[in-house]
Amino acid sequence: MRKKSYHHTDLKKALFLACHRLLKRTDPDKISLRTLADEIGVSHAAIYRHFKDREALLEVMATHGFERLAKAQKMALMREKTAELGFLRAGVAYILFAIRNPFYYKIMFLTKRSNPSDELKRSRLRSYSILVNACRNYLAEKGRSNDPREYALMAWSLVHGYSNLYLETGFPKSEATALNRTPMQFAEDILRNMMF
Amino acid sequence: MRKKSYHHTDLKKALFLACHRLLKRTDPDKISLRTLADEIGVSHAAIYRHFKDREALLEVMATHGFERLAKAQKMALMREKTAELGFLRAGVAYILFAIRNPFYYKIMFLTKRSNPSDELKRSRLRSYSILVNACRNYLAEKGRSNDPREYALMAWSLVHGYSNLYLETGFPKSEATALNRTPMQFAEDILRNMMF
DNA sequence: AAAAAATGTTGCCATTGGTAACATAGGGTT
DNA sequence: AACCCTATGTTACCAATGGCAACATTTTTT
Repeated sequence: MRKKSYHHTDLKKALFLACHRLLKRTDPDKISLRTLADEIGVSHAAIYRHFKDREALLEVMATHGFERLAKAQKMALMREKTAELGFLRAGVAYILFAIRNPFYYKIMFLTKRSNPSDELKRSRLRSYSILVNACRNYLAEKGRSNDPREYALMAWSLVHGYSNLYLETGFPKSEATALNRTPMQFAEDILRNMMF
Repeated sequence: MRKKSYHHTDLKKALFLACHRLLKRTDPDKISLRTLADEIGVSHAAIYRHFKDREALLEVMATHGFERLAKAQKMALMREKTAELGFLRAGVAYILFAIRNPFYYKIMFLTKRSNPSDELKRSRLRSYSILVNACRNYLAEKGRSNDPREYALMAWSLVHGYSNLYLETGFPKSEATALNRTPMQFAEDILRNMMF
């Protein structure tokens, strides 16, 4: 249509989408507001009408990342009959999300470490709650009396660590192939090993 | 003395030390070659006589970080009599190192993800070997037949994930206090929970 | 002592995040 | 319809940064 009107209809959303697209193949550190603006065909300063600064934009993306992750985990949980299997599949889904969306994943855990926005904190907490709940159900199903919050943090540490090691060092990948397994099979084995 | 000679005696080491000092309180992303050069009282371009670029300097720091970590783990291992306790203490030492040296830790796992130098790869591998060995001993002591490499990667994932979650989200801290424990006690509980 | 290599310095450039001043469009209010 | 006000974009600029090139000064080799 080539509106070419002075005012973009919904620049905020356009920025979000452009950033979303870029995050599929670009490290967040390498995404500049300038290239982002160019991508849309708008001046770089226009961005500041919609986001306070670079961090604010990245935070929105991080929040969206947590929502996507939560959705993936919910799907995995619901697909299975038993709490045990659901818990396992959710863990696998977590790692899968990280591996498939490395730059999203990076942005989710590396932005605004010092003072994150309330929105981001909420989305993080929602994601965590899903996990704690899954743990509670799993532990109940097994008749265990472990504290679900402690168990949840253990499970989260495990999958988060595996994901990070995979993205940062590549060890999980090389070790898995050395043991004739795919990284995801390997991850599943490790998760099973942790479970009762 | 104020030599004030044109040539610094050992600028490379001075840069290393200055960076080391800065890493105690500064995020690596925020360390600029300029401020680093100022700190020493040398022009910013001089750095390039000793390091190819910024990344090269950070890689050296990362390598040193892995050496320090490896040393801490070795100490923890040796201090204990049984392989089981040694393994546990080494895990705790890992987390302690991460929490006490957040910026070093960050630099160790976030530099040159794509193509790290051989030196860095070696130091990473050395650190990993210590862990695999500790696992082997622990598993032997327990009479278990688990693959030590798989077990090592599980343990590493756990402590790495806990460390990262601590530094990135603060959840381990808040959950620990919610359960009336210190983050390190909490970490130990989780580690014990994972072990046989 | 002369040549060569090593190491520092100054000056420059492109990129980037960010701000300010100005321009234009769109939505009420009259 | 004419008006103003505000939201939204634009251009022009700034300071900081990583990096390079050309030049300066030592130190080492021959």
